[in-house]
Amino acid sequence: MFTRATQEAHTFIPVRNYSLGETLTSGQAFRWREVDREWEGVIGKRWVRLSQETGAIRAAAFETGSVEDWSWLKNYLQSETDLDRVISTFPRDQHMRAAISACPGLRLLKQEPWECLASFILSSTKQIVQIQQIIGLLCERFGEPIDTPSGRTVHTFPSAERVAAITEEDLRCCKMGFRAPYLRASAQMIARGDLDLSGIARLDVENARGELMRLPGVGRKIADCVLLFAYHFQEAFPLDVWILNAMRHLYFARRRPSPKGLLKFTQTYFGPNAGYAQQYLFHYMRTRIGRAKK
DNA sequence: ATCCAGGACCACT
DNA sequence: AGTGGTCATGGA
Repeated sequence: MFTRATQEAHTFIPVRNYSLGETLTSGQAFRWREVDREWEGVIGKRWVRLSQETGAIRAAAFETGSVEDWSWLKNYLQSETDLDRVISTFPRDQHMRAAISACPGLRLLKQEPWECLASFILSSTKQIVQIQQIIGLLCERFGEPIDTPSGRTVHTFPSAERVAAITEEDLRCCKMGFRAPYLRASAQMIARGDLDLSGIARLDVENARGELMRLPGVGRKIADCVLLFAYHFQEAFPLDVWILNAMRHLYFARRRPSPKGLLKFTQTYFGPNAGYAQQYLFHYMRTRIGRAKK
């Protein structure tokens, strides 16, 4: 009986103006961890290690068979997106300028829809470190094990079918609290085929958002996260507490426009890549401004 | 100890 | 169409 060798494959992905660190810590993906100046994570069924070089990202993947086609990784990293062209569409006010210069090379990843959706269902009123912890527990307990070169075992993100079969009690053991029934019921709708995640890519943004919001635990904000981070609807603009405070603080100097009014403002003001601009503001506020909000 | 976190949902006006 | 309370858990 032959077992196909599991082996580590390497490549260099040429990049320009790309910061792995800013990108992987900006609150869009939650499974990356920094180990000795390298980044380790799981994409689909592959364990991956990335590191920043000048002009390239060095990548190692660990899987059965040989790896010759790296398009799955380039697609995830969006390494071929012309970031300068995206940024050129941002408004040129002082706050955007500050955010852009504070987070050079920050990118939007292109994530798998189910993992992205489930992750953000688990994100509500949680800090990013806690979201990472919850997702880590969920994967460790219910994902499929993957070998790594170091001998450490990591796990895939459990599929919708798998999550649908987990009891609410077992989900709550992953510390997700009141989000457990939301995650479970959403997984069941997807597993049953009541909602087709792959079909959402073909819809216009309003219908795509409407589809996602049929899922329990998915409102406007989480839907916009999935629209932006998994489907790349560039006009999706996740309006969370950080962005809300940023907008009020930076653009509306303590007048207090309603969230609805703010959303309308963002759609015209931030241009065709509003969601991308939002990610810069979010990361900028969260890492550089910190408590200076309000 | 008190407040708050990449919210959604329900019951109220 | 807009408010307020509630949900679970752990940082700050």
